[in-house]
Amino acid sequence: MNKKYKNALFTLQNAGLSKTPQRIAVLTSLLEATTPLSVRDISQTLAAKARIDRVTIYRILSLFKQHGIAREIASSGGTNYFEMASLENPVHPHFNCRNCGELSCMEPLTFSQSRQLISSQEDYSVDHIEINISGLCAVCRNATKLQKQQNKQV
Amino acid sequence: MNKKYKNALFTLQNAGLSKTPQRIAVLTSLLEATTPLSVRDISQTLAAKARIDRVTIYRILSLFKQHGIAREIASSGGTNYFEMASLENPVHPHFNCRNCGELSCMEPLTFSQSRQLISSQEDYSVDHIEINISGLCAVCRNATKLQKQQNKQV
DNA sequence: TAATTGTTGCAACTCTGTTGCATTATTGAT
DNA sequence: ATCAATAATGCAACAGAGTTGCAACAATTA
Ligand SMILES: [Mn+2]
Ligand SMILES: [Mn+2]
Ligand SMILES: [Zn+2]
Ligand SMILES: [Zn+2]
Repeated sequence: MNKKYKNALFTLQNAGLSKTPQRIAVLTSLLEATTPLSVRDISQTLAAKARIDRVTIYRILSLFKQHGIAREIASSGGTNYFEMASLENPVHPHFNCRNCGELSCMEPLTFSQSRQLISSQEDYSVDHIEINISGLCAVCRNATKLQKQQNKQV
Repeated sequence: MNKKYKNALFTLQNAGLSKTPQRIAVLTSLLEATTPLSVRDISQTLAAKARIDRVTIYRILSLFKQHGIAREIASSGGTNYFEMASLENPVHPHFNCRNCGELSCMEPLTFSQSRQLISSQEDYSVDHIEINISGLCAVCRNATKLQKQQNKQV
């Protein structure tokens, strides 16, 4: 509890972000979570302690993403989830249950390893595996390069 | 053109689905597409020929998914995309440009292979790689099993 | 033809996520 | 500690994706 709180304070300090109660609360939620959280999850978790507007949560998570503190996970349900991003918690696959909707973290294996692992466990039933890579496509990458060059010339 | 239309007819026939103009139109769109399409994409594409309600498109795509004809791809933008699913077009990674939003298909490689391929091409800039696996978690799998057993006993 | 069944279109709705703006809190200097 | 400058929050209103109920319509079958 208190340890997570201190961790939250340190993380904000380290990123040069102001330590508002809202940011500390959201960060503490992410640190305490065992699965990725949706904005709704965070909102409900924090509702007991303080009433933080969901817009604020969105803005805080967006900020955390920009600073590499948190990472966003898309789900086909339309809701996005967030989890802590760090060297100790590298990018990894997630398992999304079609029935209860739970999103859980998996070991950071490769695609084929994950598939093998999952099929070897009788308990799971895999419908679909998806790899999504995001970044800049060739066109946009070049456009950005050109812009930078032009800015230098001006 | 006509070839895609015939392919659409055959696919519906093969799945035992009635060949309505709306289903043929949506299926033809998917067959002609070079990238996964959103409901909005399909709606706009078909707007010239016929006015199909977006609810109908949702229902048709949901049906296609159930019959393994189409596959859904989640994107962090909140919009989901659809593409043909078949043995010739197996599950594969997708690249989502953060700038122009385009979603393009990648070769069906493993996670690590995709990462290597992408980093070896100067043009691309990768922000984030994500693997999402969906299906039934251990709890729901067991619950389903129990239900089936109980149904047999009744 | 008439009854049955399945499909579509429309309206209304829920939910996620975003934006503009006024209010309030944090920070850093005095 | 006080104050001004700046940053963050809350509120309201909004846009867009996706869903549901229901009536109208189309296809099938008797
Ligand atoms: Mn995770
Ligand atoms: Mn694809
Ligand atoms: Zn489950
Ligand atoms: Zn692009």
